[in-house]
Amino acid sequence: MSQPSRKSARKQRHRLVPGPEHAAVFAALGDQTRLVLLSQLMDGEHVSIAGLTEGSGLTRQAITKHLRVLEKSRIVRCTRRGREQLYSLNPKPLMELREYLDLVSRQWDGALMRLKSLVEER
Amino acid sequence: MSQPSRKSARKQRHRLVPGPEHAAVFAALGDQTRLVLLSQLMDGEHVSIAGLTEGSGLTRQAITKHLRVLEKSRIVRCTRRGREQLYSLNPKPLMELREYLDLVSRQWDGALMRLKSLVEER
DNA sequence: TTAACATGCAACCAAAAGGTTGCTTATGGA
DNA sequence: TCCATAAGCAACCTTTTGGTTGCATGTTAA
Repeated sequence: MSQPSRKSARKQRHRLVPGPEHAAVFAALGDQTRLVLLSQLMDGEHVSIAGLTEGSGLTRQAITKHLRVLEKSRIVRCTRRGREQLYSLNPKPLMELREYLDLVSRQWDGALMRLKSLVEER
Repeated sequence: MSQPSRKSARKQRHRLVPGPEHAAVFAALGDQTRLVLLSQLMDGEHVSIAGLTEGSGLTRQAITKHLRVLEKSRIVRCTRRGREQLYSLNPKPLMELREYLDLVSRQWDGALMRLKSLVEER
């Protein structure tokens, strides 16, 4: 009864929709400098731009741009205190990303059973 | 005894080193088109380039380029069968990525306790 | 009030990314 | 054998990205 043609079946099944927001967050994390910034923020609570620039070997403006990228995908927030701009982390987006990866993994648990023959590692 | 100067303390503590490979994988996932490709591969086992191109609205060559990006960061593998090139997923890199995000989360569980006052969501 | 500090803004630049077109090569099937 | 199909390669184009320099602005602290 109404069996979909084999050709389009692949596209039909409960596909997990990635969504551009996911891509945006991934992209924001897809840069070594920004990952380092995150790791700095991770144990630094609220840090100023100048503070983040310090050991980077880059210009303050470069760091600023990177921070803006992180800010645009909500990974990072900032509040102003006096003359300085303090940045801190926002867990939400990365949490969601991890959820996405979990979904992928789950999807794979199934797929991997099916493959198995060719997988052979690496 | 030997208390490190407050200034450098932030950089000292067990910082989780991101590493360029992480950035590379994140970057590879930082594109809507490629995420869609992945989702296609997720339920399609082994799919040819032409097959992946089909509903994309892009050129075969564009898709090829994207696949090469995914291939370079090991997210995807391909084997040749006759005249077609069959692509399939490689779970490893994404697994590692999830581990990384888990690390981050754990790191945060600590950091969040410390923040708490400003967090207020969003 | 003034000098030093923390940022913001804009212009500019080189390299990388995302796509396209056109042409060649290799395979499989009728 | 010959044609249609699957893919590779190269050149080219436009936009984005990662970075810089120079100058203007707001804040502190002396």
